[in-house]
Amino acid sequence: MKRKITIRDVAKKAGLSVSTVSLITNNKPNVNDETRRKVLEIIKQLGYHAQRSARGLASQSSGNIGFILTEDHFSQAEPFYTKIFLGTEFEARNHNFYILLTTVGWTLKDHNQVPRFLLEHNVDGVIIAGKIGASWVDYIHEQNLPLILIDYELPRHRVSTVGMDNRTGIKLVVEHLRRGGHTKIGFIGGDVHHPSIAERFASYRDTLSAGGISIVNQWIAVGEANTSLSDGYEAAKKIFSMNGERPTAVVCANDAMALGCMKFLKETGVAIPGDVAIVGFDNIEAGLHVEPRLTTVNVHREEMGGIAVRRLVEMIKDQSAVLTKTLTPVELIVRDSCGVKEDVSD
Amino acid sequence: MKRKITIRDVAKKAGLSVSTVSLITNNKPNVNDETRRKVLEIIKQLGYHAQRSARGLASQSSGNIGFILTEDHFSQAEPFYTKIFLGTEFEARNHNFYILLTTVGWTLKDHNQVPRFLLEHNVDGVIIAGKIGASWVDYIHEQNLPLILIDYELPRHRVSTVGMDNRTGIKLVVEHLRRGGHTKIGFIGGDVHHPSIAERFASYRDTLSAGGISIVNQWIAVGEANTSLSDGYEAAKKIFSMNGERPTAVVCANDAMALGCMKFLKETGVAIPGDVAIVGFDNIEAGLHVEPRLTTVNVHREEMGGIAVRRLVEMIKDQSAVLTKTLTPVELIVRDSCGVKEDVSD
DNA sequence: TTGAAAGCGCTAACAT
DNA sequence: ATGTTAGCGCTTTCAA
Repeated sequence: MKRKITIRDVAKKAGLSVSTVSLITNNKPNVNDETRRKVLEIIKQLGYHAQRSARGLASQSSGNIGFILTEDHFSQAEPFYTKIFLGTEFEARNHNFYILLTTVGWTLKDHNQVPRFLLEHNVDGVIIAGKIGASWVDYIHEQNLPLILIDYELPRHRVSTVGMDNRTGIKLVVEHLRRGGHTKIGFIGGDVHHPSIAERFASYRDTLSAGGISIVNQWIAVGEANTSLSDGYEAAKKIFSMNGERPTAVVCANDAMALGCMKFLKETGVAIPGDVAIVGFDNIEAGLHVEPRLTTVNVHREEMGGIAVRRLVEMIKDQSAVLTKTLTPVELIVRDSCGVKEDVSD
Repeated sequence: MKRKITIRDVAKKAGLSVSTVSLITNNKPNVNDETRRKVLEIIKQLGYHAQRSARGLASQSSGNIGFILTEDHFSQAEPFYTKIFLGTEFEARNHNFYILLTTVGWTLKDHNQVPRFLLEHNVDGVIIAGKIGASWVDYIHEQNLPLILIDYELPRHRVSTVGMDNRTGIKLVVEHLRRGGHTKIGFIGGDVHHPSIAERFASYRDTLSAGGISIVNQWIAVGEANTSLSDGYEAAKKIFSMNGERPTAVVCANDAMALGCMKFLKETGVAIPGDVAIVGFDNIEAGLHVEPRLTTVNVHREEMGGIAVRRLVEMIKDQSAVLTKTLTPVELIVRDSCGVKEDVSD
């Protein structure tokens, strides 16, 4: 087994000191162009690559980014957060970082639940995706580590976030239904304490108002504990078991609940979209396989992860970087469950 | 910002040398029990944790495991390999390893496609999931790195693998159909060069033969380039566009192709399972949402990842560990697409 | 623009 | 059972 190539091998072969070679491998200035060229050539010849742990020890940096997910997000069947993770992984490569993923409990109770990569100083910054207890954000701030939140924010915390344009998404949905002639539009929201859900709900109300459509409280189901398929099912049951007039369309705050809503309506013999139009949000895979195929709002999950990494790397390289909130765009995907074709003219 | 706690802080406070502390943090023998207890106590008090990069440099080990996926597996909608990855992540924590994930092209062409974690000696072992070019396996062997393959194997290579019990899975499927009265059973295989698919195909033939059911070549579609939904669609078209007798059941080598097959049959007005029973393999999420719900074979993806990590850690700690091939069990999941209820008696 | 040298925090021989 | 010490391979002053 042949010995590993070190910086000293390169220096020796180039007839230079290791410090000059180090300057070059780190793209630092103040090196003669010709020297740089020559050393780069030798590095290539020798197949030299600086060893991560040596570099880490000397520079007190790990070259890693920590990615934290709560356990329930982690084990979800629908790969929403997985896609975000893959986005971070991909972008991290462009910046020569590795992603270390771990899951944690909802809230930081005692200190031996702290991810090992934090204890061992093995990350230079952290990304957290999804709703999580504020104690985690506090802890990471205490460690003086750069932090980005994806698809979540905390009101009283100064922290950079990457989210999606929830308001525009719902606006597109409601306006599309309205163009299709709908004026009786309900809403299934689930956990409105989640900032994204809250925004979607607010946008639903705003867009109805702006369009002169009245908001009927009986057609609104919010406040379920969660935002899963079964929550959507229960919400639909609530709305459609009422006496009196029924909505002709229901906007759901995400696809999972939309699927649950459809399940209930199918079971009770309500035709979709004939009797009731359904629209979701998130564009999950399952929406493509259901009958009728679900109209929804597409979210760029990978891109959200990618942007989070770019922001985080900026913060790592320049600790004075300012707080940012980035919104990724969304777009309406018209399929069959809303009964309104894209080309309806107004 | 308070200084980081180092092993010297612990040693000083304990009135001992750093080497004794090191012995203790590494769970080495030859330390007085009382000393150990005392130092552990101090470590806890101080909140000390050995820094990964320092440890790595001194011991020439990274504490990381590399996870390699081909680009096409990585970007698949269905999170088959993602689930495997999550399984490795989870198990890695139990052994104090981190997982570094990366994707590569199908085959190793030139050396600047080599994952950075290999170049920088930043992993102690490698897991590869799914079909991949043999050049990658060769390269990793050259680096003298422990390696495990998941859901793949290479005939002429000495390498440990973790797979699933494909033969038993198909056997269960075929026997179940037979108990339901089926004797005209087709097969859609796709890329039979993949070892798992090849095993499933072989088991289909073997089980038919063993049950005295004749194998009809017109009902078998194998050799498509891939194993995706559209391959299943094309395969179904091939089988059901023939003149002559048709099968009353089709065994598909995976769920994706089963879904494609169902799509074709639905479009051509064939009732499932009334006219033709369909069974898949893998138990992907989408099989639950299709109408009728897909009967399939469940595969423990997370467990496969977990086992791979355990094997790999054994190899890392004991380079003389023997070659192993581990099969994870599978089970038949009877749903609606096969028209045969679980309790059919024979 | 380059070199010399002092660590970074830990492990592992070797000595005691 | 514990201590001494020499690195691991790199970055980073500081000096030349």
